[in-house]
Amino acid sequence: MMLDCAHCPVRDRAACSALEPHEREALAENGRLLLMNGGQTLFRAGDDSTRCATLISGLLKVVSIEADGTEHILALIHPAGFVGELFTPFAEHDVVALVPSQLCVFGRGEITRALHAQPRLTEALLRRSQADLHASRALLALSVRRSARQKVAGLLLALARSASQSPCHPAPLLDLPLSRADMASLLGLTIESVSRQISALERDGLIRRNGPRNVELCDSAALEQTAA
Amino acid sequence: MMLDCAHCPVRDRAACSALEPHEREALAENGRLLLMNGGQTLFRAGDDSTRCATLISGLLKVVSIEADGTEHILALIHPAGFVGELFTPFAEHDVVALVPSQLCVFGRGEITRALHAQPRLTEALLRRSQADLHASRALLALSVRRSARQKVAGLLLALARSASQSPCHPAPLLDLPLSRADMASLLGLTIESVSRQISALERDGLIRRNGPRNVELCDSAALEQTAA
DNA sequence: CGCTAATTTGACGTGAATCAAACGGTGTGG
DNA sequence: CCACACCGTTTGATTCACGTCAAATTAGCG
Repeated sequence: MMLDCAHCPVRDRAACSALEPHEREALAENGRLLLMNGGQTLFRAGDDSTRCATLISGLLKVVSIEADGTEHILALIHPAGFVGELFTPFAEHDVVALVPSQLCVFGRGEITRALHAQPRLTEALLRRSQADLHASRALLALSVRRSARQKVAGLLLALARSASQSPCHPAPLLDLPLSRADMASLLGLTIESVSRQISALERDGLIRRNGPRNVELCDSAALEQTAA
Repeated sequence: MMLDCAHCPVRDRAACSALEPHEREALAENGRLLLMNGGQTLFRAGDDSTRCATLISGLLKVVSIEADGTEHILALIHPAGFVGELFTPFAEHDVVALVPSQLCVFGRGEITRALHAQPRLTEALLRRSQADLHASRALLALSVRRSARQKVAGLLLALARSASQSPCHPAPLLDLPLSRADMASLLGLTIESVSRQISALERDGLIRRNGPRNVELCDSAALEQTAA
């Protein structure tokens, strides 16, 4: 499907925003719009890496599957995020849509060509890569040596912040894009532990649930404190 | 102190290796050699980020200090690695030398100028950043939902591999560059747990110790299996 | 040789995993 | 329209690995 950069919701945050309009149009000639349903797989670990993509809307997860078959979520990719290997020949991890998502897909060759033609694009991808690195380290800090309570509170806040328009204040009402299993795999807990902590947070009045996927943050200050 | 790129041990792996010799010389004019002792701090979180550096020899840690004062090691920086913020105004984390180290230090302005003058340098830093991202995700996979035994075995193997010349085969004999406290902070364990696991690995014949910092890998195959 | 800090070892408690069962929505077929 | 099966979620009982607290041992260094 054709791309329409003019109406793209991430046109001034994604990597391609670094390009001049005519350069962006030229790149867009070679890109395609991809629509995915939640649960669909974009890349599979080990596939030869022939495509890259910018996420326009929705949410992706980067998943590592261990030798024993268990899944670990290594990262969430939010709109304006970039996925795909630029330098290694094979995909390192699975990438799966968590909710219905729109992506802007390019062939690896197109990107490589554009990188050499447009140094500003390289710099923009370097910016994104550094941001991904910070996010990965933040997840590391969230996942290691914190109690289950802290992890779940921290995740709810992070999801509420990314659901909100202003990235600082968390949205007060929130549809969780992750199943309990996904939350558990992201935080390094079991499904049962996640469920118990959510129940406990509700019992203590910090949140309220309308159905398992919808959460209301009653006391986000107390949540912040719990997550710390 | 002056730089001597011709004899630099990382001259063909560090980011500056992407430059033509005369470009590299030009950059080297503005760089300085910095010698650090183990324990010395290069950057402190919150400092305004005025410098960047390539590690020539030694080992650095990237440390996050939590609200409660506890330390988490978020990354190890090996020779040829690059540290310093390129885009954010302040340092995100502390960076500390674990062992005596040599660095090649540049002012932030120098680097920014070089990035714009030399697109190949930007691409090289993008490569490094992606490598750091993979390393961070690998640490995440190592740190989350693995037993203390698996974490310690995995760390010993990783250290043995980076001590070895060939990055695949671990060195059979190894001086640990990390204290027990550093290992614990990297793996999200306590000092006591790390110590117990090392003792257990020795009891089971997988390793042998000559002093607390020197380890011999007796059965690296079994170690691999333990780490998996 | 003695001091100090790092490491090791031991005893004990606790928080999350495990095992197991009940509950609740959702879609299907009767 | 209701009965039923299925999947995700919740709740409960029990276990166990790791954290905590405390003490002994060793290493490094003046």
